[in-house]
Amino acid sequence: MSLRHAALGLLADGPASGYDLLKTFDRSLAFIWPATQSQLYGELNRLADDGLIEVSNEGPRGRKDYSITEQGRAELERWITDVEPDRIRRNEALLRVFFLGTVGPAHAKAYLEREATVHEDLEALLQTVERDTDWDTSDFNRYGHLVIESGRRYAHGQAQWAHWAATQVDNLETTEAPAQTR
Amino acid sequence: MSLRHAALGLLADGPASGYDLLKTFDRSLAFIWPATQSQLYGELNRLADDGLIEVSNEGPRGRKDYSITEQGRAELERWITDVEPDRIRRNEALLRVFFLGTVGPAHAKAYLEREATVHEDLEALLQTVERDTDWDTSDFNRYGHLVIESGRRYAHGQAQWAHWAATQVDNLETTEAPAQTR
DNA sequence: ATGATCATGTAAACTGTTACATGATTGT
DNA sequence: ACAATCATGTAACAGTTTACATGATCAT
Repeated sequence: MSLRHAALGLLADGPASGYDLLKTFDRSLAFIWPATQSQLYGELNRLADDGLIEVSNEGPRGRKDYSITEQGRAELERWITDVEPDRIRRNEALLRVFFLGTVGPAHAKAYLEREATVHEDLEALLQTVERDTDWDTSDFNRYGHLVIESGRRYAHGQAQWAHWAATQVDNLETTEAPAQTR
Repeated sequence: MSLRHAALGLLADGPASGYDLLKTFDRSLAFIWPATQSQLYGELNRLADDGLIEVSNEGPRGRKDYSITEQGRAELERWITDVEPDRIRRNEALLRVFFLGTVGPAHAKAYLEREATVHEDLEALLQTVERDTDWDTSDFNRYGHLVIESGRRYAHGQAQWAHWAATQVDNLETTEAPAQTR
């Protein structure tokens, strides 16, 4: 139920409509917690039903600005300080690495070098974002900057790892056990 | 649909039952692609229906050993070499960092130091696994070793980041804009 | 007037989690 | 005999994605 708290967290920084939040999601939370329009609108209605946010303004085209309530603020704080984060991490790109033995050394190396490139590109992108953003405009942005830095380091580390892993492939394949038992 | 290919990939290394695969999941893929018993048994039946695996042996207690078929091997290779991996990464612990401005500097620092500890513990665990495992027994293990190394580096990097981020909190909070507009 | 953008919603399909259910076999 | 483990399956629920649907308002 993290989307719920993500929306709550964004509204803690100031009132916004679903449409606004969606853009914020795409700009800032997208790499950490993507959300679709469909999902977000549904969650906002549920949050409002539960009294954690409320419609503070209605605008043209059916626009609804939501504000966080006291109850919502309390719930957000509780979530951050008292609830142990879910540590589940799914990574499809790494999952494939387990199975690189089935495609042969050339494909395996190509796969790993591609991973290196992808992460180098990501690092470059995050560096640009880091440089071109004014981080000192809100708590959300100030702390968001820390998250971007985490991502940058991650991308850098993965790229380095992938290059290294590619050099290991020949080792792995020549060390291969004499007869495959299957 | 990665669970499907994860199961296929494990069976590429040799025949196994759902029960066996579940143990392998828990031991090796758990941190990258966790699966529940319920999910796995269902997927195996679907894979068999689609001809990507087949029941190669039936044992006591209704045990069914599955083997990968030629068609299954082809699909696995196609997936690894031709299908661009899904890059979606969800990370609840990092999501919370965006919202640390709402809980005050003391809680924020405590949160980040706890993240550091969690990742140091993870690094230590992976180091132990790395040391105590005989990696040279199958392609799956050899390439799995590369994944463990990736995880170890990740854990190390995240721990370092978290310590650094904790030192930044006071900076962020003192730089705070004069009057919060809300 | 009309195309772009703003703005929200619903339905179906799919994926993943939790809980329940059942029973066979093995080791002590 | 009985506890532990082996072994598979189903059902209900929660979360996510994709596609469809609708219409208002704004700028040119």
